[in-house]
Amino acid sequence: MKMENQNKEKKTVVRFAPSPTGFLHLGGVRTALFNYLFARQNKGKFILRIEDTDKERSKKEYEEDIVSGLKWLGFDSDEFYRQSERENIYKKYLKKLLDDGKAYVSKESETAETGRRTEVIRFKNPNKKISFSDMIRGEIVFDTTELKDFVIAKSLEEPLYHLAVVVDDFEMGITHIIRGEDHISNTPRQILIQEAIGAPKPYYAHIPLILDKDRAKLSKRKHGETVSLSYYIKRGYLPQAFLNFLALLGWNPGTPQEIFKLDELIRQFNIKKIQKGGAVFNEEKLKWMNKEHLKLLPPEKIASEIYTIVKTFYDTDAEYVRKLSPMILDRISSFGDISAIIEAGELDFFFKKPDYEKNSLKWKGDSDIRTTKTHLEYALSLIDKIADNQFSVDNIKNVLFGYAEQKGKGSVLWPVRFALSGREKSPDPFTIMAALGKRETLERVKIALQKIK
RNA sequence: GGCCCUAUCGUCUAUCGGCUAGGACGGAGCCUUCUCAAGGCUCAAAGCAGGGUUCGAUUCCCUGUAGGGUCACCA
Repeated sequence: MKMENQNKEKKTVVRFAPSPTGFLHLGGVRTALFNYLFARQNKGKFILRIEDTDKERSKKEYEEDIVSGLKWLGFDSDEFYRQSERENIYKKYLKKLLDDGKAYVSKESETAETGRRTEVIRFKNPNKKISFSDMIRGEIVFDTTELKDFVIAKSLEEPLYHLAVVVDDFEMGITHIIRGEDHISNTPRQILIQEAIGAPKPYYAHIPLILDKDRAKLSKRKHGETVSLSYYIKRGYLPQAFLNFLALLGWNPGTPQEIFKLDELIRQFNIKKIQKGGAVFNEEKLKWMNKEHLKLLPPEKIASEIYTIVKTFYDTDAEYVRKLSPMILDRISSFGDISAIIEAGELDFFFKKPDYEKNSLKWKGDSDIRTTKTHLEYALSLIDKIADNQFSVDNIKNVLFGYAEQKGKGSVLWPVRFALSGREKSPDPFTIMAALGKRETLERVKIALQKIK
């Protein structure tokens, strides 16, 4: 109750604060997502802050990867900052801390290691018990004594993480800190600094980690590129599906609904219902979810996406691929699968005449290929009677199905389908015929008949 | 190891103390079907253990166990 009253007065401000020392990864995406949903649902601000105080490890290409990843996801930030451009601000606070005697310049014993300073700025630890209420986990208590006088800056110009974070969160008016569970143990240090600079305590929400199959935190070291968002972008997943999947990894609406559009997530998201335990990332479910979102797309959009991929393999035109697209859609769970099925040869016969052994034409239930020949000849005559402009799946089926039922469906349809596709597994013959058109269909059946002689 | 967090089907999860423990993914089977894909139906599959509290615990408390996170002049 108290929380809600305070929120009425203060506009919600959250931030996603990645460090550009690696590509945007799954955990980061989900942290960004929860921050974004929370900001939008509270009509608040979503700030993107690049935490690049570590000059050695921060790289521009990583920052670009993060920014473009967020753009792909559709997370527009209201403000953008780079910590490397705010050193004068940290310096001001550092000086104040020094002047107030809350921090001090510490002479370090000489270590032969390179890069170690002889002087750093340490925070004077008041050695007290710190407690904070986490929106997801409830009360968490720490004794900060064990933290000792921790280092907050290498020098006045070189602040370290804890100092920069606290100063920025204060300066930017962050009301809610939503971040990964791995930051829980950082929280007491940061609260100590907050108290020292007179900053208010924001609300904290530590979200559970995304785990691998072994229930360990996803790491680049162990899993390579599969932890990067770009990997999933490359595999052809839809941003809306990816978001939906990540949102449900650790959160659920309490209803059976699983497929959400972004605006529904914004409306229904409830930070208090976030799970406490870590969740294992399961790509199988992502695939299923992507397919569900695929089916939600307008047919024209699907057709054009499929066309852009198919045309890199075959010399074809958009209109033809459009006819094929419902059939292709049935066989993929992401646009990335299209190349895979093409490479497996599953679509070849739509673009060139098939090559096969004549014996393959014979239905397994028939003993004599002359039966096959008879059926093909009759089918040919039936197909030939259909007018060019009537060559649709339904019409073809109507014309052919009676004969097939009379003579045995397998006995008739298998040879026809094989003559068209040259494959044991393929879409049904009517669909193939309608796609190929009458002329090509007739040609292929005639070729089959020539093979049999 | 210290500190902190967590604990329901293989996985994601529902359950405001009453449960024949529900749903989804994946799996199996069946239906549809010339084959494949898609689709439909059905089934298998879980409360970490031991103590409390309670008429009653998956739900609340304690202990143990297990898993995870974190212990930088990284973030």
